[in-house]
Amino acid sequence: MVDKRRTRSRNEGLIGEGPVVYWMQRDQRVSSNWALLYAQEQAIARRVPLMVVFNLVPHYGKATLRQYDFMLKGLEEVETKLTSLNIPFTVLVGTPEETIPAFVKKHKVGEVVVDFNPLRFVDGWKKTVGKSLSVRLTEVDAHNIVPCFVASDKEEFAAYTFRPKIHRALSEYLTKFPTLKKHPYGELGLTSIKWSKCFESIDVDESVAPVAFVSGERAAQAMLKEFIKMRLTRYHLDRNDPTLSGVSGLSPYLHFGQLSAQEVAMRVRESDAPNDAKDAFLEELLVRRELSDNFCFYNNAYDQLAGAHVWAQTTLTKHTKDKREVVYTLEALEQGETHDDLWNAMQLQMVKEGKMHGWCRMYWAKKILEWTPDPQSAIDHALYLNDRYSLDGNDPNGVVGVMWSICGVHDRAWNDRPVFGKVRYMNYSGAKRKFDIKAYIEKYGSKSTLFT
DNA sequence: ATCGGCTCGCGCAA
DNA sequence: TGCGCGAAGCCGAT
Repeated sequence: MVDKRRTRSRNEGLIGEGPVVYWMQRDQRVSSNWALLYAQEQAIARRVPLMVVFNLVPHYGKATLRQYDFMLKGLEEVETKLTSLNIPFTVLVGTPEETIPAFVKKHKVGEVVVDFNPLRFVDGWKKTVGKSLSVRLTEVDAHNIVPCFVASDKEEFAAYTFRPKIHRALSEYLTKFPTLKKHPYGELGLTSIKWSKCFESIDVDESVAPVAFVSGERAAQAMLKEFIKMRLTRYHLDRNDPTLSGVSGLSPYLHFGQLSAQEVAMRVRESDAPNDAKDAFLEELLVRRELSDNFCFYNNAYDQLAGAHVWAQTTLTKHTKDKREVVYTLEALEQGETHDDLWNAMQLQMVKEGKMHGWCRMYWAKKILEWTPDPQSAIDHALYLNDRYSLDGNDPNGVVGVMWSICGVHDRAWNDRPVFGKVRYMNYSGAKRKFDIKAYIEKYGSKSTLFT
């Protein structure tokens, strides 16, 4: 049985007699998916068919062809897996406000199940769709281990206020996933998805090319296996050195929901890596990751200076008039054309590979604050670049990373200094102390393979 | 190389 | 009401 506390109703609709539909959004996987499992459980209890739909919007946040390509390739695998389980899968092209109610009407659907995402434009779809449906819209948090709306009932001040809540709830939610069954009711329609038509329907910037990073549930499982075998043992020692391969590499898979965070947590816990390594990784996977959803869920101004702690807003506003030593345009930043060779290398790595090392994300964003006319422009620029080029862009994790770096979200005050005020400062010599920046710049600092 | 101070406010203990 | 402590740091003193 799926724990009812993972679910909440998003409208006043009533459960009807017809099929159950899972409106897949953020959790684009067949295995270990509480929303899909819940939908099947409801369908079997009512002896009705189960269907899965994905609504493909022509543009999503600031995503480019790079992210769409990764996503659609993952969804092809979803189609194959669902088909073998007698669960029809459909991609609806258009806006969900129109497509979902029409689909529900056409198929006389009795209940719509949807996964959870705190980003405001996604939540807006659910509000509108929920209102126009006469049947129930049930939301299941399939992304977080402890459901976001259960973990805390307010915006958390920092990781230390959130951590005990997560750890206390963990044993109740870290439960084994039931197996998705071959669905016993209904028959598959014969129309398979025309994926080339899906690609044609999107309207995004195609100049940001797809990257050589294999998409899908199978690739995600392989990466998880490799991480646990090769890198987890030294995770606590190597993760903050961008010249080493110390990080998990799971972020794109977690972002698109091709991998379940809960499954990752359980596999890491049962591995025989040292406890220090496991603790360091689980801190990031459980506490920081889920804290990002908490921030975006409870803070309406999650991408604005107004969303920061009051002390941070005060100090940054006070320092907005400070003279910047150098100011770069968004274009100069995007091209990696600053005076800072380390920063340029980080930017170019993201442009080329679609990813940026965790430690670099902080340094990178803080420099944008230093080099832009005001904090809100810095937030906008950092999110623009991250959401365009990173495979895991357009995600609460990226939002909080930028907000932590630029306006001290979940952080505390430090020494007062120009431009930054009391927001934690980072600089080039700090990076030098920490890792071999020369090796890093040699590896990523060249523009030779760019824009060819 | 190592250490303390910087600075804010939450949340628990008393 | 007091007090400990926090996501990755910096800087100057020793």
